[in-house]
Amino acid sequence: MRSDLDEIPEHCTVEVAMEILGGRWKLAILRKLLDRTHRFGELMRAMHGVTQRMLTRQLRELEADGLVTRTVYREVPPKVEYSLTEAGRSLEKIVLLLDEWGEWYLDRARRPAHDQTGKSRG
Amino acid sequence: MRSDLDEIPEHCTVEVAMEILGGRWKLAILRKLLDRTHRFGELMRAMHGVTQRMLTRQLRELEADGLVTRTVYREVPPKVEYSLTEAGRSLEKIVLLLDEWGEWYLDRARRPAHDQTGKSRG
DNA sequence: CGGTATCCAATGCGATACTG
DNA sequence: CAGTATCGCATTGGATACCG
Repeated sequence: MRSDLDEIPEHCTVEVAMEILGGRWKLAILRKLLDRTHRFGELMRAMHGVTQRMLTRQLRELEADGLVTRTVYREVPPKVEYSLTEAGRSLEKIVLLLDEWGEWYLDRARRPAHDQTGKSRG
Repeated sequence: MRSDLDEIPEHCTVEVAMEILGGRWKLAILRKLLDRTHRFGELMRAMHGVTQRMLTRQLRELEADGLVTRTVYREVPPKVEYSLTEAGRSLEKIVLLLDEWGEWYLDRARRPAHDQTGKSRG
């Protein structure tokens, strides 16, 4: 799925971004990690609704795509920390804008739709 | 799919954005429409690889989400134009940033990986 | 604590054929 | 030209159980 990035033509590089960020929990993970490094369990609790399997898979994909670093501490009990790579951090602006937009959209969708032709946000 | 936006908790509004923008062709469509209004066939040719069915579906979803306007001209041969609503245009910055990021990422992934924090993908 | 393995449901998405 | 209908495969994601 992510192995044929080289074949994606120049005129749709947004798709490249979506290939990588399109997973259900990926943006939420990145947003969490923007604040600070998190342990697996912290992310688990923070995302509410994600399963272990899915969180693991999404984290592994982000790691494979070079956006997230996985650090294993061989102690008892085990401890694994996730943080952003430089590439991951390069998404900060986008992630925050998306978050902001989602909030705006939600708020807008909840209104009575009397003023929805005119947007009122910077 | 998009009907339960109200139940998405506050702490992950990025997910709201992804619910709406997550489709395979949606960002590419929005990027095209940022430039100007396009006819169905124009989009079809511009996206290279999309099927009529998928393009139709993605456009209808964008329309349902209030990001795209569909204008039908009852003439022969038929003509349908798609353009952005204000809500759609409010995504301009994000779409352009994503496009830019995808380009940067692609270029980075193609380099010899001498300076990459994350792993290279061949 | 932080995973894997296995099974299963939903749906995203593509191919093809047909239509006003 | 701009769709719709039908089919079917591949991927995504969830539930549950077990493991180092």
